[in-house]
Amino acid sequence: MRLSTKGRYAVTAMLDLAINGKNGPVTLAEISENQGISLSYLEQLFAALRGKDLVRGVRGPGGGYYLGKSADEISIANIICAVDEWVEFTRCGGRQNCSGGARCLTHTLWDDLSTEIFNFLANITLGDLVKRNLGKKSGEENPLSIVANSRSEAA
Amino acid sequence: MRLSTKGRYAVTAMLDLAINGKNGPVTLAEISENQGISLSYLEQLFAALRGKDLVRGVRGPGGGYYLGKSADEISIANIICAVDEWVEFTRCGGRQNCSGGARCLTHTLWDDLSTEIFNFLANITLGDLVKRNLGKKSGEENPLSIVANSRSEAA
DNA sequence: CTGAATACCGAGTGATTTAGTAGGTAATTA
DNA sequence: TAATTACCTACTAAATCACTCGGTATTCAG
Repeated sequence: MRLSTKGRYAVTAMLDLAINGKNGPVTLAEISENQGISLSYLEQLFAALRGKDLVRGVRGPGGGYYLGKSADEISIANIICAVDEWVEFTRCGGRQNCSGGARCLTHTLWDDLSTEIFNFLANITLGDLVKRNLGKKSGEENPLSIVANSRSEAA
Repeated sequence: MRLSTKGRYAVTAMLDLAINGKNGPVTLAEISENQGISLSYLEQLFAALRGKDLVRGVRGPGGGYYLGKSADEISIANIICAVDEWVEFTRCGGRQNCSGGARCLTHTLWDDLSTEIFNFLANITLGDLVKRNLGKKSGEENPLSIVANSRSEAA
């Protein structure tokens, strides 16, 4: 799992799409304008997102992008994995010559943690984020309850 | 928040230190050997960790590194933030000229999500990882319960 | 049919990051 | 005194980031 600025751009763009794509497709030019991301970079990101069926493009005037599925079916992990290759970290993958077992232990620990982080992000959907925040008053105190529910529901 | 391979190296090294540093300091040479990370790269990482008081170095023969505080007081977020600069993502920080409010909304959403991810990692300590897994039988099924408890306790 | 709008595609690029090498100095112990 | 270790700075090849440029394909409006 890798969470870089590239993943952020993708998540932000997808959020923009989820919010503004309710009625009709959204052009990359609009997202570029709204989010301050260069058009060509967006094209690269959306090529990856399209490959995972997270978005669907429509050409020609009046065209743009739709979400590939319901916002409730798209998790943050889906988005990040689409644009940020999943890197396998453990070196002793499979046939390991681990010195004394200590190496394998830490690798197991990291692996468990890594899985846990992934599951965490996999349980947050675009729909969660959009719904909770649109229904929130602007001065409200506790934005972090966004995820708490979807977590306990899905876990 | 940024979760790159650099952060993984740091977390893995800290796990090694937490496990092997129970009686006496651990040298970077040992960690390098155990985890397959180059010595000089470890030095760079530990310089950052030392700057945040997450580790404490002892020079001379028989020297090495100790954890800077109890493993229960060191969160994964602490480690990652020490080596992987916290990057501020929102472009319209403070004085924003957001077009139509849509931009600010997505930025707020991302910001909330980002904070949530951070809190998640801030609630997992080195001690959690080590304790739960050392007490685990090797063939056990559910490694992901590691975090569930520490989360509900700390939240 | 023509032209514009839009997605789609690939090559290239400077800046940054990654992960590492090299070559030291400072402190401590045997 | 010599070995061991942390500590420090500079450098580097490779990868990644975020972006530019110059296209092609498809579709709609006139």
